[in-house]
Amino acid sequence: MTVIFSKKCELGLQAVLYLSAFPKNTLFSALEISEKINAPKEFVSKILQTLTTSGIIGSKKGNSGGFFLKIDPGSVRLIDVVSAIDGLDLFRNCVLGFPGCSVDEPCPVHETWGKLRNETYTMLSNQTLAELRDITVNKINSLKK
Amino acid sequence: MTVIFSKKCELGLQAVLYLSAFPKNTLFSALEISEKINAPKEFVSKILQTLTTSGIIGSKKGNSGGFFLKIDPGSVRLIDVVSAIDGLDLFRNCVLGFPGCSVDEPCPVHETWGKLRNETYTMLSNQTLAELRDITVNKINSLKK
DNA sequence: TCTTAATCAGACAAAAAACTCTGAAACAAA
DNA sequence: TTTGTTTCAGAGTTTTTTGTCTGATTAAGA
Repeated sequence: MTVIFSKKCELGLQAVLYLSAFPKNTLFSALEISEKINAPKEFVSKILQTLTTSGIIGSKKGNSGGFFLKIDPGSVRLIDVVSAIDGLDLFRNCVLGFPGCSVDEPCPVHETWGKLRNETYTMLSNQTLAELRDITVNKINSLKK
Repeated sequence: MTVIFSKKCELGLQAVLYLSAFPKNTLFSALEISEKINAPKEFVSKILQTLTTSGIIGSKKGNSGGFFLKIDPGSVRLIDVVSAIDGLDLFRNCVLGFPGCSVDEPCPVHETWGKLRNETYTMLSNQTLAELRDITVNKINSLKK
């Protein structure tokens, strides 16, 4: 089995999207977020720390502390989160794992996958959290149970 | 770091492509194949066994035995190898890991990724090993060192 | 000031994926 | 019939990823 993004990255994306559904600087504890995206609190906590280090979200310690979206939702793209957690190797390496895959020595899917890969990158780069907000809010609300 | 296919799947694809570069029923030992695709012999051996079980390649025991492409190259597609090793969950599950991702409750990239995912599936399904043969032979030869 | 609730750092544990080893069975060729 | 080379099954090991625990630090509110 395989996926595009690691578990960490999926949860990081979900967490950031969750934060983007609320007014800027609204604080949420790791516990609240973890319950909402249905993942272990400690694990989510670690991921949020990583994203704090990379500057996408901010944190506040102490009683009634938590995490918040630090950068304006109009300036954050999904690719920024992916880049912070998984890196961008996915968009560089040969999808079949061949070494030296290039225009001169292409793998059997070099051209077709290259095109799709670029479109995937574009998909994650073109829209900001602000632009995705409506659909995000809708999805977040559907997670309530 | 993430990739589309697991290491097993990448090597399985490479091995099958390697076999498809030669006339049907040509035998290669696991050692020969592993050296060509630059991977551990024992690991490649295991992967080839999996593909043998799924019927894509055949095997012959004993002295001067080895593995060979069992199905006609005109009837094998890359998706068949992917399906045999990694399965097809990649083409079913939400790329952001959200539960219940659907038209009614779409994730923020449901539509765009859905389209790209279908195109990726098509890419792996449309062409057979036979149709990819020229570019495969070229790539295989470039691996010689 | 004390209690409580939060982040955070680092070590730790468990599970999954990647990779190795051993020994048995098959079989070609000497 | 013996020797050498191979697949193959299953167990074992290593590494990576996922997930947990502990304790220190921070800070709001009673």
